[in-house]
Amino acid sequence: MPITAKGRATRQRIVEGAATHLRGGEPGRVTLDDIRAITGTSKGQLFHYFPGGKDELLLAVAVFEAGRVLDDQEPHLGALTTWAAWLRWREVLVTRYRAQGAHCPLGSLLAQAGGTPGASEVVRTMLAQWRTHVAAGIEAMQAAREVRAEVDASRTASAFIAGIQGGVQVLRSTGSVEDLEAVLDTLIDYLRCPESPTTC
Amino acid sequence: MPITAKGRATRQRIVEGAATHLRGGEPGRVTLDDIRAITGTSKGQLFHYFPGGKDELLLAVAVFEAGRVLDDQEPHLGALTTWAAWLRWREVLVTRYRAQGAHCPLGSLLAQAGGTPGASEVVRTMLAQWRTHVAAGIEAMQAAREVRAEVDASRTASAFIAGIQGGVQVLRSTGSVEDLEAVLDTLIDYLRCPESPTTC
DNA sequence: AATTTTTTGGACCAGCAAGTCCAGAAAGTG
DNA sequence: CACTTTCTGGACTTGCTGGTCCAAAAAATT
Repeated sequence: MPITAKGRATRQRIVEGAATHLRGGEPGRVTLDDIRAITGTSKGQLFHYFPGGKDELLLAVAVFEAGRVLDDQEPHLGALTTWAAWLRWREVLVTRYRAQGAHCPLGSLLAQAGGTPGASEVVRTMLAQWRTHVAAGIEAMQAAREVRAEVDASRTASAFIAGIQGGVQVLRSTGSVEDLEAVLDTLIDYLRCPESPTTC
Repeated sequence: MPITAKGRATRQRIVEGAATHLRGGEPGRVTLDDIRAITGTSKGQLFHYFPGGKDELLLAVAVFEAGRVLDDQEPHLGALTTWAAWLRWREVLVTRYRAQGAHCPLGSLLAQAGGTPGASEVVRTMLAQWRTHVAAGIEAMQAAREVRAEVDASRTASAFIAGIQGGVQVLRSTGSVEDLEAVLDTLIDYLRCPESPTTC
């Protein structure tokens, strides 16, 4: 059962249209009819390309969005080797979420597809990749003697990921990027601190 | 139109029952029928006490839960005056969320009532109170010369709040409290750092 | 051109969940 | 004890939404 080029294009159109809609709209409820209207398709097509129904469709959107999040930062994430690069990365994140406003693409996804088994799996792997990149950046800075060696790169990377997630979530409630900025700046400051904390 | 004691009790029962259910169940969809069954009430009562329907009911639950979150930590939050107190607070948070598992009470609420105008308002005020408490703790430590004076208490408090939120959200996806622990430890370490970071 | 396969459109169905309504029980009040 | 008001139960309505089905259009294949 080969899929023609036209078919592939339609499928793509559905995924991207649904993603855009999910990103911009009320996270609460997105109906198949919405998606149908936006993407200019019919019920038949929706179920033709996603026999698993809504769950399968949302999962595909989640995969698509997860890729987008990482791709967006890839240029910066891959080269966190100087303080300037870290600050640039910080700026990109803040700017992006400021523009995007109160809607974390994955947050919306997780809100609706959180129940399905695959969705959280997607989020999990994305977070893991993200953390790996940040950890590599910290290690690079340690190799350059810009960050003290006692810092646990992996754990601190986890802190960054959690901080970003939380900052974005606060943004969703308050509409302000202040918290995101605060947590990023604080963590970067932590890396820059020349001495280890006194043990208690 | 006075409300009798019995009426007040029923209303309370509805809110608490709904809260418990929301905390434990699938965050996705909670129906009025679920709530009705759990609290042993009827449709008539639900709409008698919450004329605004589901939205009003969920809002009441959100207020209730927000209060619970703060009350739970009040003993610790109110006295962050020694490192030992900070570590105890950290422990309480981690333990609580570990036990509670993958369900942030407010996360679930926000997922369903996120659209309604009042819900995010509730979350916003709760986060603000929370931040105020943490900021007061940081200032107390600064007064005791345990934290260097250059630290911006308010901003760092924001970082804590964002970090906790993010840690919990990661917990919801991955089921692991590691990230929450990492971000709390890192931020506490930051406070303990005896020297300011080198300016770039 | 004939035929097979994929793609598309939309009518239709079934179930569920929010919300309405009203009658009767319980509880205050004079 | 009469009377008013609040409280409770549950049947019923209404609208929406995911999902099914099938026939026709469009491609691909021979």
